Amino acid sequence: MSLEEFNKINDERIKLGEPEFANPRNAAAGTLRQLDSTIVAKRNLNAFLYYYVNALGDEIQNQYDSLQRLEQLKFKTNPEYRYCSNIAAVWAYIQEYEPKRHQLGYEIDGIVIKVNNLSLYNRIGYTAKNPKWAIAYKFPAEVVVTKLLNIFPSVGRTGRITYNAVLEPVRIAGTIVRAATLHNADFITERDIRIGDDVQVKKAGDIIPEVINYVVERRQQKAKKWQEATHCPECQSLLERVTGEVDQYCINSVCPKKITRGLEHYCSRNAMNIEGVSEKNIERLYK
DNA sequence: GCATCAGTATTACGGAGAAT
DNA sequence: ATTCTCCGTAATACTGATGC
Repeated sequence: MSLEEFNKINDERIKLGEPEFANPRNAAAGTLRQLDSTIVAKRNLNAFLYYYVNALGDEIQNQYDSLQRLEQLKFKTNPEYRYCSNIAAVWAYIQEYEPKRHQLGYEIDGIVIKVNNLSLYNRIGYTAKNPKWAIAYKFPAEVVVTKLLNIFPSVGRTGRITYNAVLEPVRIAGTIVRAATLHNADFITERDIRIGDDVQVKKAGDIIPEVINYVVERRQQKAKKWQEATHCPECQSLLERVTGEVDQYCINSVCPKKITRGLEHYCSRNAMNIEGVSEKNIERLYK
């Protein structure tokens, strides 16, 4: 969704008294979830094509030529692509491109670098999630300072304890962030993060809010050292931590939170509603 | 035998539309 | 008006495989 389109839609939504969209990314994601295609059509979504599936079958040997072929076929491609003969050229391109980022008319978070020679793709291969012949360079994320209001532990279905940060709400990269993960007790104590601190926060990959560290110059004298939880926040049973391991666990097998989290997991894994879980399976999960 | 890589599980977030 | 659910995506921990 271009910034022009995004602003146009929001102007209209203001006129109609509707809440504004927060950012183009989520507005586009929401548009794709619309069941009414006439609304989707009005939103003017757009796309560049980057990958020509049948390139080798069409006797195209490399990525650069496949983009040119897509253009011949009248598909929209990104006019900014460039061939780089080595990594130094790639780096120079990134340096040159970054200042132009805000003149593009649409938001980007980085640049994709691809191997040009298509016949190498199979040899280079894939991990479970990603091709190994392409990688994204991500621009540094926006860092914002806000106040850490509280730290509280939560317990998941396995009993693992995760610590969460409650933050003074702050706008980062187009969303209001109120909370962020602090992972585990070691993460917090290693950085000596304390409640009441001003902390640096960013969104990893422009999505996941993350506390980076506290701001040393703004530490208050009265700020007390943070203490890790000793008992489960749900059932108050004593937490266990295996020597040499990082995570604390609630080992109470009938901890209510563990059971409900377990049910949630079971349901989402099997794409069912809570109501659809049979009594037998609930018993099994309970055990 | 150690270091690194890869894969999986878990947990996490906010915004969006849909459902209640 | 509120709650539910989906979506995309990252960090961390741990385990097993692979490479040197």
